[in-house]
Amino acid sequence: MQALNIGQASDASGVSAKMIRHYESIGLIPPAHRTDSGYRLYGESDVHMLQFIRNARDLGFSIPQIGTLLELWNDRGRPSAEVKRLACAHIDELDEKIRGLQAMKATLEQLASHCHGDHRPDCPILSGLATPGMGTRGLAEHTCNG
Amino acid sequence: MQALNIGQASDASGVSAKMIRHYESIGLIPPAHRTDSGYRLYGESDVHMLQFIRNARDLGFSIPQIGTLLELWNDRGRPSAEVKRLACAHIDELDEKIRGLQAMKATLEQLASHCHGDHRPDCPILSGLATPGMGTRGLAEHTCNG
DNA sequence: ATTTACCTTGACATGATGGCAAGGTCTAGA
DNA sequence: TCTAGACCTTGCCATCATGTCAAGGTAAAT
Repeated sequence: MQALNIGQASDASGVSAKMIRHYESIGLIPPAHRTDSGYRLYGESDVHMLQFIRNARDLGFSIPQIGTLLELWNDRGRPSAEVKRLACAHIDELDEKIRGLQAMKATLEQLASHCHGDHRPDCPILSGLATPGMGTRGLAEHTCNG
Repeated sequence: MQALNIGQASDASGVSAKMIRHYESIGLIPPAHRTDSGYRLYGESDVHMLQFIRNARDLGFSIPQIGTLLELWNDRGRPSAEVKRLACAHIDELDEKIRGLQAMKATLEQLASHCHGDHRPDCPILSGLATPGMGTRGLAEHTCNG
């Protein structure tokens, strides 16, 4: 029951077979054991590690960051502060991305709020896009959805 | 004064020379006129178009979307509603990305909030990452920054 | 004439992932 | 035992927007 091939490990972990091979090739995970015929074999702890990776990816960690997390995970004596620092740094990264997207959205909403959006060709959105430097400005209510 | 080479057009528009060539190669912009020796030449309206593209990129529009916007921009008779629809659809896309990132952030904050973050090795963040399915859940106050 | 700054094309890299192709393997059924 | 189908292997190409680097041609200033 505990020797899975790559497809089964993929199903069990939620990481595609393709990506499992990829992670192995870039050294994120150690080379899998093989059958005589070359098939990769995975045990319980391997699947556990793949789930870990899957979760970290879902939370937006990059591969290098996950590499560090895996090291920490495998290092039973590490101080938890180190992990927390990494997590908090990532939270800050996420926050920065969020703010960037929110700024984009706000600018676009401002443009949209000035566009009557009917059959007439006059359109402040296009005019705004044609205005030099209109990519990092603006704030207003919009008129798309509630 | 109105025939710029690619470097000048780049400076004037804020689009790198590399990307100007790229946009030409993928057909986003028409092929530039050339000097006898093969240098690309750009006029005022070309620079204007490049600025338009630059703004749209800054607002997170994809190249195909920008292609559509350029068509609309060049179509003096189009109804503004069409532009507005595109813009609003993009706002929705941005919103979805924002929500995704916020969900990641919330989960991570929850994990971090349970981690004492000191010298001890016990760490709920790593335990959480090792938990199957912990990539799309969670909500709590965090302990990183105010 | 030489230097310097710019242009040309083309190839390769990123990061994470998908797809395809050609070939080997395992398993179940006839 | 043979075979079909599902699965595995490796390896290459594609995405998306952008950067870098290289080899070579050109323009302008010294």
